Amino acid sequence: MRAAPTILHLDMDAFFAAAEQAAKPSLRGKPVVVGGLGPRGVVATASYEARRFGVHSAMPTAQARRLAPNAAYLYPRFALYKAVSEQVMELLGRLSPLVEPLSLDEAFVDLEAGGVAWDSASAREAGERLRRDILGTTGLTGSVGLAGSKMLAKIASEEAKPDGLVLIEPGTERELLGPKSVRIIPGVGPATGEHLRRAGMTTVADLAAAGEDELVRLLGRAHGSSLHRMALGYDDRPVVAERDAKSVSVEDTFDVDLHDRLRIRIEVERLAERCVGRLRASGHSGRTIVLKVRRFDFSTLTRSETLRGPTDDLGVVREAAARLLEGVDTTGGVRLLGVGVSGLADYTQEDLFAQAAEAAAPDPSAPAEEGPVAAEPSESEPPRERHWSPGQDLRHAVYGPGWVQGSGVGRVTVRFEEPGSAPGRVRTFQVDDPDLEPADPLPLVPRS
DNA sequence: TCTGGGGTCCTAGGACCC
DNA sequence: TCTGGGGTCCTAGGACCC
Repeated sequence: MRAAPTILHLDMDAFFAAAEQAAKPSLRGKPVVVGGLGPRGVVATASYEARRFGVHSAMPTAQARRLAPNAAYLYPRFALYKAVSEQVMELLGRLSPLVEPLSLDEAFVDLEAGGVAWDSASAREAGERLRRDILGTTGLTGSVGLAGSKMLAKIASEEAKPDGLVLIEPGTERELLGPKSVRIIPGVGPATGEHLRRAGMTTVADLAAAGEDELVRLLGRAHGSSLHRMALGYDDRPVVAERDAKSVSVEDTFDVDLHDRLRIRIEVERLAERCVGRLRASGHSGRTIVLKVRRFDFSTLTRSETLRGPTDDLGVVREAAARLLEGVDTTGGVRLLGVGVSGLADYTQEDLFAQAAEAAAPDPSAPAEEGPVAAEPSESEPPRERHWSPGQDLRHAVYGPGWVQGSGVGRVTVRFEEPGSAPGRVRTFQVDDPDLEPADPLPLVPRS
């Protein structure tokens, strides 16, 4: 807990939805929901206009559609969000070498380490300047929290939302936090909140009064003692710039439960391929292979296997995942499958252990070549109709850049507009119109 | 129309070793 | 033969975050 509020937490406002509104002038001021649009999709981000209808993150999209039937429903475009995120992180990097990203839209910055702030006035000045720079560079708003610790800075940015700045003066934290709900403390979720409520603790002051032993007895060693410290406003965690990845994983929820064992095996193979692709792209190899299965009733299980050494070999990962699947009962149906690799090595090595493991595995290549792949029906499907998803960028040979507003029955509806333009008009085409081409996202703010 | 996808950290029990 | 702790690794599950 430092004496000056020089830890900054930045949180972009309704990030995905705001980026879509910036990219699509006709959506500004309108309810926008970004997330999964399939039968089992959930909301990733709702714009503030959509939140007024009760829509929020993690809500099933079907429920959101009931609450806000007239909102725009868009698939996430991670390439766009990543590009904007890089612009924002670059601005943070100008403030300090100590920047700790938590996600695409959130980060801690140690202003003192950057020499840009040393007291409340200079910290507030740096925070306000940052907000102006972010708006100027990306066209989006972000909220800033400033405090003497990470936890308080995060709480402050939450209080600042949307489009604001809150500074917690060191010394005032206990009176500020005391009356608030335990749920404002990061790390206290629904389960812990309920646990504490049943023990008669609902406010932060209750936690502080409870004493460490009581909280440890209730919640376990690590959680209990860290919660006690947090409740007293005690948080010495440093801002850490580089953190090594610990695992890589991919998973799919299927629109309809899978029952066919063969199909399930094929999907696990595909997931293993995607997982290894990501693993290799990140320059890692790993020792532990994890298979995740969510059944029809939402019960979830994982099975894992640790190799003698790290691998980034597709065959090794695929075979391990297949072996793990053999031990799982899938009767009744499967709604989600996932494959992950953990125990990452910080470098990729030509590794003899994994090759030995592969050689030792029973008939390593056979299952991949046989039945499953050959019998996979999608390989023999007729060429598929071109697919346009809501929100997707495209370009028309005559009308220029636009985005997919909707599609169905062989047609696609396109709105022709771009970040700098006035709201555009809508035209409808055949989905296979040769004048239409998928396009990359345009920058939200024109480069000068 | 019930409940995504990508992560992190913690706990607890058993195996195994000293 | 009986009875020990402590440490590490592995596996499985759960809470939480964005």
